[in-house]
Amino acid sequence: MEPPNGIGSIRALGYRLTFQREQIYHALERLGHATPDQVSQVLPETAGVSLSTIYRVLDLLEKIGLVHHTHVGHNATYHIGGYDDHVHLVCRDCAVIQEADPHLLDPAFAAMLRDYHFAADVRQLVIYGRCKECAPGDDGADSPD
Amino acid sequence: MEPPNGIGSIRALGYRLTFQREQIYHALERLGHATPDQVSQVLPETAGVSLSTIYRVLDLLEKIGLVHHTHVGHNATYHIGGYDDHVHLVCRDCAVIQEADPHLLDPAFAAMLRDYHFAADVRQLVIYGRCKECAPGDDGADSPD
DNA sequence: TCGCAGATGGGAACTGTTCCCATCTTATGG
DNA sequence: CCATAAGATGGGAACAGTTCCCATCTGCGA
Repeated sequence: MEPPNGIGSIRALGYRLTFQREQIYHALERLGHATPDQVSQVLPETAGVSLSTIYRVLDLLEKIGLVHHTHVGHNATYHIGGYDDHVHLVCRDCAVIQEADPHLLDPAFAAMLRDYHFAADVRQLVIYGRCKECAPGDDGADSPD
Repeated sequence: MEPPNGIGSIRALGYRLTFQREQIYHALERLGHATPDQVSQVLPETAGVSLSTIYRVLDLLEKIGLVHHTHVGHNATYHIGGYDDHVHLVCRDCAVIQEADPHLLDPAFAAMLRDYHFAADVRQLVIYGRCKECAPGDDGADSPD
């Protein structure tokens, strides 16, 4: 659905291709998942992209479908791609974000539509829990927070 | 697991039962789901509970398991009870929060544990989507955002 | 009733995000 | 190749939600 040039397609949509927009897009590509602040931090001095611009550009990129964002805890977290939907699994211990196949939730979402008439949107979904590395042994100890 | 007196059990845990703690707890009981700010707004003048205290008390109540919170968009949203787990269904149009049976997700969560070794925590789960009232007709029109 | 550990009020400080506007840049037409 | 105008950026002010600090106050055990 996206041309392989990613950010390049911005021109076809009537937006200008600026240095900053490229930098931000590519930074996000490298990071995978990142908050606006994290994007800011990985941009080299030479880029000199202001935070305002990062917010503005990420917003624009989302509007045109090149990126998506979800709220992880207190922060907006962006990632490339609006097409390859995935669920975010956020480890509450190490904060690492994994991506999971959204189809795992199809039955649950179907049940929600049936039982509650609620049309869930998988693209916004963030699931908190504990990843493999942070899990206690298989003795299933539970120590919430 | 909870004595029926709710906030009363705070004494047994070594915390003082203050006027403010009662007010906050009961406000949350009435509201169902509420942000600290919403709690503040429903407390009568006579209560005069400062926002600092509301944050502090909600935090305490969560620590001792009387309430739970999740992040809905940009806001921390609290609700009574750590025992009757439920999933939050947040309508992105009208912002109403429904509660759904968490067992709907058991199969999906089991699959996540199996496929990703990720132990999901249903108590933190917030699902965005569109509720019955805000849904377009059954022609399934999709207008994201 | 007294005393003190613990709780509160309220305002300062902090963080993430949005807004504003003067300045600068991209893309177009000459 | 340059001028131009619409569009984009920088940076700081403004905002909202939340945390922190400390002087003052209060619940509750002695």
